[in-house]
Amino acid sequence: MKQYLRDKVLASLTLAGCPDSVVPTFEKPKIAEHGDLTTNVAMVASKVLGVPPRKLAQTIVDHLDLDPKRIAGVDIAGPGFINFRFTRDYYQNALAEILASGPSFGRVDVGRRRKTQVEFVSANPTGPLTVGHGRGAVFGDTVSRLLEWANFDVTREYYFNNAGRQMRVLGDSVRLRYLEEIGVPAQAFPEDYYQGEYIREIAQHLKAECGDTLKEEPAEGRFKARAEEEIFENIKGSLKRLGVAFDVFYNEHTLYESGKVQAVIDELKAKGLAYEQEGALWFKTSALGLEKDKVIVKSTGEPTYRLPDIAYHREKFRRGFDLIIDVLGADHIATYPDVLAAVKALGFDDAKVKVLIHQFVTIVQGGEVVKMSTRKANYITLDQLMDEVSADVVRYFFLMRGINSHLNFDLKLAKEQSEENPVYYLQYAYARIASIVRHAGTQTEGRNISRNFSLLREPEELELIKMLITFPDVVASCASAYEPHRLAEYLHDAAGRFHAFYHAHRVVTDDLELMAARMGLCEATKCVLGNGFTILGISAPEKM
RNA sequence: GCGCCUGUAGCUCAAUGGAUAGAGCAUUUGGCUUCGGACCAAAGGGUUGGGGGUUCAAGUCCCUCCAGGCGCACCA
Repeated sequence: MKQYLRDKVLASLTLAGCPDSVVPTFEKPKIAEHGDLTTNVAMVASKVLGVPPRKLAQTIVDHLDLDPKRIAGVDIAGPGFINFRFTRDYYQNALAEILASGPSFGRVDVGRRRKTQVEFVSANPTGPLTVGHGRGAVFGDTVSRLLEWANFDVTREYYFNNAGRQMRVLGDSVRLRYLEEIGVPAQAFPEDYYQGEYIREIAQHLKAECGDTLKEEPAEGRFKARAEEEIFENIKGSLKRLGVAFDVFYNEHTLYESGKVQAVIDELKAKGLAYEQEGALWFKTSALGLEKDKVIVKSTGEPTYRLPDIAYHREKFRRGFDLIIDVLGADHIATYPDVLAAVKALGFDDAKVKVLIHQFVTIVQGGEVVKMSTRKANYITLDQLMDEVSADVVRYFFLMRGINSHLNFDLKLAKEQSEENPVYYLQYAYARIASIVRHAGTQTEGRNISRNFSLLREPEELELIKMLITFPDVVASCASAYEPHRLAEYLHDAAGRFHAFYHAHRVVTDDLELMAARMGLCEATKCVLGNGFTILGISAPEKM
């Protein structure tokens, strides 16, 4: 419909003497009285043509040649908006299209099978996932689902590092707890070691299996290996519980083994973008418009995180991704400009990299803010959160908000609030329809009643249909903007329209033709809600 | 000190530069002998942190000030 109106308005603009540079855009007005689609083109073009907006709008409307079967009316309103109203026929026909498309209604081709990678979570295996990781996990996963519905070819990837100093400290943390468990006097547990209770549990598992035979075992042997194994299992378990699955787990270490890290060093040196000073190797970011140079290889010979990050992103390009999405927490905000500068310097198009940064989740417990730190173990884990409220609630809670907002989460209230949680509002609408369908089935058994959607002419019915048919547009715009929270809001509105319809009109009545038409409307609503739930990754209950 | 994010109803948050700034919770008032009341209908509640500017049009863009969060390592 947008395309149809665009063509018509464009033709009219040309007749009015408007240059091609002006392209009309259409949007759905917020207020229903303003029609079904509106364009501001008269206001945009008025300056170019030197004609007052309302007068230009009138000229455009006068030249329009519209199909009365689809367009019921055109108005000029406010400072010069042109508002279009669709015919009832148009809506009634659209309902049939929804039912015909069924589980694929809402699939749109924005992506054209573009090869896309979404990298998210990427936590190193040093401890359980926190609520903050949960936000990134839910967001990254849902963006992936959205992009798939918009016909992008998506790979979900988790990047991790199980080497280096942090893992040595992790292994030694387990070793010290183990020595405590078997009663061997050991040094005091250092403050900057991993304090979490899970360390002691891992130590206890080792004791149960090996007794005290690991007394002389080095930290980097069984202790580290076991810690990594158990923690990764725990992380994967949390993700699975949340409905998040990855296609690729990419180990940073392979970048070293395959010489790809060294290759980056060589290339940067060859381009004169790396130099040695005070025993360290520096990346000349100042030559690329950034503030100051950064160390990429320490004087000890160890690389900083920056270097493998660059090598990793270079790999992403070499693996053929056309769109590279990095989902990061706000604490990593400073890390990506260097990486982007580097991939650009290495000859890749940095515009293909889209960095999406989500702000922190602030946990409030009993009115006090809990500072999160894996090392100090005073965090709330994702599992603890999911023990309190269901995965559906967790997902929806994170998805309701834009990622730029710092959101507060009062754990104490989480459970009580979940009783009133908006996710139930959506699921209730779905379950209610399922119930109506069950009930209606008993009334229509053995009869063959045709559906005549022209019987749907009550305001609540038409409002609901209008809502439903915009679903593909919503998917397209949410995918393009990487903003799942707008889909959550849309589904909430759609559920609201359904509840309003339900209260105003009976579906199951003695008028079998009307009943058949309303059943069609119910099924179309169920279809849109169900498809939306699939994208958000929440369940679609037939009963609650 | 520098960079990024934020400041909208009592609380938690929405609002591709568009028309009358919207939801949920909380408060108040109505609505079930019929398809699920985890629902519906309605009311109150706002100088969009302050001040300038750009624009036909600013919560949205620019400048500045105030307040909060996160960063600013030869940690990741």
